Amino acid sequence: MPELPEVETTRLGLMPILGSSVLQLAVIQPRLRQLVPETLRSIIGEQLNTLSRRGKYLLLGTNKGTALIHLGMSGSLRLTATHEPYRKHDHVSLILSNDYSLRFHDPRRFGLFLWLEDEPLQHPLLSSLGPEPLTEQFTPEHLFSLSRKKKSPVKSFIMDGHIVVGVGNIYANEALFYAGIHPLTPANQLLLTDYQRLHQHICRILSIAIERGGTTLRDFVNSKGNPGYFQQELMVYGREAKNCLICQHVLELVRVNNRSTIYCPQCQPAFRSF
DNA sequence: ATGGTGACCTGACCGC
DNA sequence: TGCGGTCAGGTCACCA
Repeated sequence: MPELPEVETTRLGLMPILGSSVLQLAVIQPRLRQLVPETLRSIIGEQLNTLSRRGKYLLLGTNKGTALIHLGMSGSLRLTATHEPYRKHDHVSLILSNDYSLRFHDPRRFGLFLWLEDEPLQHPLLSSLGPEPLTEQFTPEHLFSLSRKKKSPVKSFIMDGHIVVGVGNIYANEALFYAGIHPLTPANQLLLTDYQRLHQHICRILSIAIERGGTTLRDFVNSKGNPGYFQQELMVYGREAKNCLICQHVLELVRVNNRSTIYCPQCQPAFRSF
């Protein structure tokens, strides 16, 4: 489910929990990619001081440690009234001092809910991540220089969290379309000017998607249970066999790293040999 | 080192 | 109505 804009939307909606304390912890269903109920108990009694984001990870900070949360493909965090019954696939509930509960819900269980006592950014899951796309650490030159030895498709390249974080399947498709780059182009065949366009559109699309509250295709909801609206502006994702909104050519589908990839053969020509 | 594939899960949808 | 197949917003371990 969530790419960077959806995680950021979730984070912004949860800011009201800051300053409250965790009265109780309920681990309803611990089976996730990673969740250790025993260590998580350390959060009980702690005040929630900070809520930050690194890539698609959320970091809920206290004086004693940090809860590291990833929503996987289908996860969501919601603020509910404490007396509200659990829903199927609720995994964790933090009962807060302000009469609300923070519920972690994840049907596919690819998410993660961990307690870290050490510096969270040093954790192996975070320490090798690439730059945040909406910071000055992320530049066209960064993409260009890291791509010189990469023969893999440019779409895989920009979706690799070690290159840049937060660009998932939807926004990779969209950015490549706007940049006029065929998704299968080997990353090392693109020029600096190509990466300048790609960089510009990655930043622009992610920013707009955050403004729209993210993209809801099936089940993304923000912390209040409401959908996002960026899906109304998608140019290629989910539009296989429909007409390109720019040139009317039929959009085509190809699988890149087992992920559906939609592109316009006319706007994103395969002009180099591959 | 790099790149491709399968694995992890459940639910929705489609065709028969 | 039910069954089997396919697909889904992410990431990682494992191979060649």
